[in-house]
Amino acid sequence: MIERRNQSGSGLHDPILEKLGMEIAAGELPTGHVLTLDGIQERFGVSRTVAREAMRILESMGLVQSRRRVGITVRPIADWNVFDPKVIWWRLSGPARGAQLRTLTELRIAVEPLAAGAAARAATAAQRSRVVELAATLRRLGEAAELTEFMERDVEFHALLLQASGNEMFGALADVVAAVLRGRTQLGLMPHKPVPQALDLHEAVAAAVAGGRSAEAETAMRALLVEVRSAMLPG
Amino acid sequence: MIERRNQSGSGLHDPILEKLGMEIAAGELPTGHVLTLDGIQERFGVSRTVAREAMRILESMGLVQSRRRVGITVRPIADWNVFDPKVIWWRLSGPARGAQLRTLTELRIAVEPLAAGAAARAATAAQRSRVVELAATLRRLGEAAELTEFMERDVEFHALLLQASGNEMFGALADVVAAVLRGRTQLGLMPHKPVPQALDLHEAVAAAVAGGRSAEAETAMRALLVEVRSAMLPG
DNA sequence: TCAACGGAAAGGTAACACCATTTGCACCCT
DNA sequence: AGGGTGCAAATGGTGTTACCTTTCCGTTGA
Repeated sequence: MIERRNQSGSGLHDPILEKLGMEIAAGELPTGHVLTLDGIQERFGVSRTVAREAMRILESMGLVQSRRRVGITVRPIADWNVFDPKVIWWRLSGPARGAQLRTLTELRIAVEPLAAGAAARAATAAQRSRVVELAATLRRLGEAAELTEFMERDVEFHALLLQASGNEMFGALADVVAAVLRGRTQLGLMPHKPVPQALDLHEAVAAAVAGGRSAEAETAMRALLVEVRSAMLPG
Repeated sequence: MIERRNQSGSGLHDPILEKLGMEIAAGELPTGHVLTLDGIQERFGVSRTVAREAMRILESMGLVQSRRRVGITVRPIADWNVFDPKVIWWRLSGPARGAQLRTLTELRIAVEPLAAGAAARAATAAQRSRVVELAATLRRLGEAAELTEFMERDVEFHALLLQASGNEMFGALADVVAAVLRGRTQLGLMPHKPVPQALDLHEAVAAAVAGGRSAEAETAMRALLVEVRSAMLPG
């Protein structure tokens, strides 16, 4: 399982939100499908209040629309908040997983190079030294083919740079990138052993960030991600 | 007013969601501040159910966390779903407007060039001709200094390319970019008359997309956005 | 120092009145 | 006969109230 880092307060609506969200994201409840509160109550054995609250959340994410007399209608994907971590998670968990990984990878290629460049300008001293340290660790783990541990450090590496960018919208993508990295290894889209070039590029990014060389950090990160994508495509 | 294109079902929680969301986004309710359902009920004169539903939505956006015996606590911005259109809207409406415009502009620089490149590969024939048409219209309106109409066509131009990219995550940013463009003119961050270079670049992007020249579309769009940012920064 | 306890506040259930919208049917005019 | 108009009933979300349960924070007392 991909780790679930949501706070999820164990509430009663959480399971039903999860189930309905997944079914919608998976397309099992297609656009235009109509649910009713009564149906939800009965299906999950909960009170109306709970059913309503779950539905409200779904509605605020754009997955459904609630209208009087007609019920709760599933909306087309164009209306979804596709940046909502829950929605991303649901799509990653369902049959659209491959497509979601592809769109997320494109997003990474767009954002992470700029984030790395910004981090080279904005990172704290602690962050700069940590990123260098992480790159060295990745080198060691990669050459030892310690895949799981490598992935966890890689998650930390990318999250650190996104958060050090000083742009909270970039920082908010850290969890999403973590999900992508974990999902990718889980899907077997990783090479059996990280290619040396990737290790070089991690180190190049780290060195550029540590040295405050913004443009260099950006291009190195871009090269790294393009390499990642090319490794994903053919399978 | 920046146009509000939310569906906002006129419900009774919508006003209270709006008010609380704005107050949190504005920092009037600082991180750690504690609300109670009773307080919300009383303040807005609504029943417990309505207060709870509004709170649930806020919670699903990461703005607050609800805990028994403690109340409803405002969470730090790092936990917010800063890509949620409502959150973006609230931040744009409050004192953080300038900061939000800056982070959004960085996001645009990250995403729109890649989206334009993807659009050059994926756009339909209708979209290709429309983008060329829009660029010509922008030229005409820009030279005539028809600022309002120019902005509306500009919104359409950028939205079209984001949606034509074939990546629904990029497409979902269309509304956000629209808000940025409208907010920017409203803030007076636009030159009195669009600079000729910007008009040239719009046409260059359009021609490259229409001709399927992906790399060219990408670099032209990047140049356009960098120009936009430099126009915003000094004032 | 730590365990027990009281109470505050959210979590959840149930029953109800209300209201908007749709559906369908009756009616009337052409 | 056909079709539009309008009334009425069914349906399903919206909002309110009352009440009980569960969780933990803070205090108190051994």
